[in-house]
Order: sequence, then structure tokens, then C-alpha cells
Amino acid sequence: MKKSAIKPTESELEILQILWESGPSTVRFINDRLNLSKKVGYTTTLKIMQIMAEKGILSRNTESRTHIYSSNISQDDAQQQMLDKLLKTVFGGSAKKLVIQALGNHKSTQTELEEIKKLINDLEGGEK
Amino acid sequence: MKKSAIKPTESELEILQILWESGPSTVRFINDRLNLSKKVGYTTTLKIMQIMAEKGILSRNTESRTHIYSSNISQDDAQQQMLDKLLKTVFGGSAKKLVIQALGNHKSTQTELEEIKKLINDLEGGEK
DNA sequence: TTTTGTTTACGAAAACATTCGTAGAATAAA
DNA sequence: TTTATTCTACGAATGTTTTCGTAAACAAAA
Repeated sequence: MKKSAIKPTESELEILQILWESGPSTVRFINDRLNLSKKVGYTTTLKIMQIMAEKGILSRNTESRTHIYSSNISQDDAQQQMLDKLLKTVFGGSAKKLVIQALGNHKSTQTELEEIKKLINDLEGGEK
Repeated sequence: MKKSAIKPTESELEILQILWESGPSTVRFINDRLNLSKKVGYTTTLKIMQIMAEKGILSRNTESRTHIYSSNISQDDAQQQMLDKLLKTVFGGSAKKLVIQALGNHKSTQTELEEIKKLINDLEGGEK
């Protein structure tokens, strides 16, 4: 079964980030977090989260008056699909170019680099 | 000097892709290309490209009646900025996770993998 | 209890993106 | 020259996203 495309809007993505990081949350919590980096009204955040729930992106628990929202799409699935898309639309499909760009411009620890090398060795082995 | 954020819309990105690949082009050429994968009217494409020119994303040469459009943003800059953003918003800043996902799910040639390993070795050397 | 604050629901405005019809100018074909 | 085609400009309709004001329900504080 093919998963339907994950295409959150800009605002939706900001909210998803917080939910991925912090788990199920209230509108108040999300809005406070958003306001650390930009001014946004409470009802604005509420509205967007309600729309996300309608769209099926979020679920909500309405047992208590203060609703608790959680993401229906995993960070993994979003990563997979959005990476694929970026690769196709901006990198012309070249994973190598993307990887080099990612490694070259962002500090990675020695350990991380070793892990990546190990992965590459595995991939090479598997293709023999 | 900090470069202003590159944030093309969906349609704009499709057009940029073609310009990056084929170089300066006419509206007709772009529209024909777009129509290989989806139906879109000529004046629609024209309008979007005119708007892109207004925004400064494209330049156009109007010497002849048929205008020639070219991209003002390089594929490299777009790659850099959009990758940074994806990394921050969807991968929580973990380049490792992104790289692993990219390598794991897209066929890369032996040669490419070797080149990536070489890059990693260089990075490790540089940090000593 | 009364007042104050918090939360959801709703609707509508504002901003932005997409689509296309029509008109007029320039060119090409008949 | 006349007709048909191609192109730009323009404006408007449509669709989507973002923003927020207001009202009602509820809860907490005074």
C-alpha cells in the first residue's frame, strides 16, 4: 500500500517539529514554543492545529477540556518523503551531491562520520 | 553579506529545475516541458514566470519579441539553503540521520560511495 | 458568588498562489 | 495583402494558507 504524500505547509511543519520532539501536547504548549522564535497568536495556532486534525495529520484527545494533540505521521516517514522530494527537485536525483553538501557544511562528530563510513562499507558489501 | 532566503513555491521550483538543467529558455519551451508531466496552460506558465521576474528570481532578455528567461539563483545556492532547512525542520539538525537515509534508500554507484568515503576521510583529517 | 482567566468553536479577513480568458501587438503563412 | 499563429500584458476568478476577533463554555481565583 502506497502511503499518501506528506505535504505539510510551512506552519504545519513547525508544529509537527515540536510534536515530534516533545510528544503529544496542548495548543498552549505548542504556541508558547512557537513564540520563542516568532510572534504568533494563540487562536492562530489553535486554528491550524484544528485544521491539521481535520486533514488527519493530527489526532486529538478531547477527554479533558484542554485537548491533547499528537502527530499521525512519524518523523521517519516525513523524513523519507521530503528527502526524496528534495533530492528529485533540487538535486536532480544525485544522492551523492546531497550527501556531500550535507557533510561538508554541517559539523558532524568523529563518531557520526565513522558510522556513516560503516554504512557505506555495508552497502558496498551488499552489492558485490 | 547574508543571502536572502530562497523560498520558491511549488510551481516556481518546477520552472527553476528546467532552467537549471537547460539554461535560459522561453516560456514556450518551459511550458512544453511542464506539459510532459502535467497539463498546464501557456498563460499560466507565462504568468508565473512574469511574477518570478518581478520577485527577482528570474531575469529576462526582452530584445526579441520572444523573451528569454534565466534563473538568478544558482542551483548550488538553492541546494545549500533548502538542504539546510530540511535538515533543521525535519531531521532535527542531524546530518548523520539525513545522510544515512539518503544513502540507504537511493542507489548510488560504487564510485560515488568511494568518493563519499574519501570526503569523510578528508573531514576527519581536517578536524585532527 | 462574582470576577478573571483559559479554552474551544466559528467565521471572516488578509495574504499568497494558481489558473486562465481576453485583448492587442508582432510575426508568419496563405 | 489578408489570414492565422504566437507572443506579452493584464485582470480577474479560484483556491489555499495564515491570521485573528468574538462568543460561549468552563475553570480558577477572589
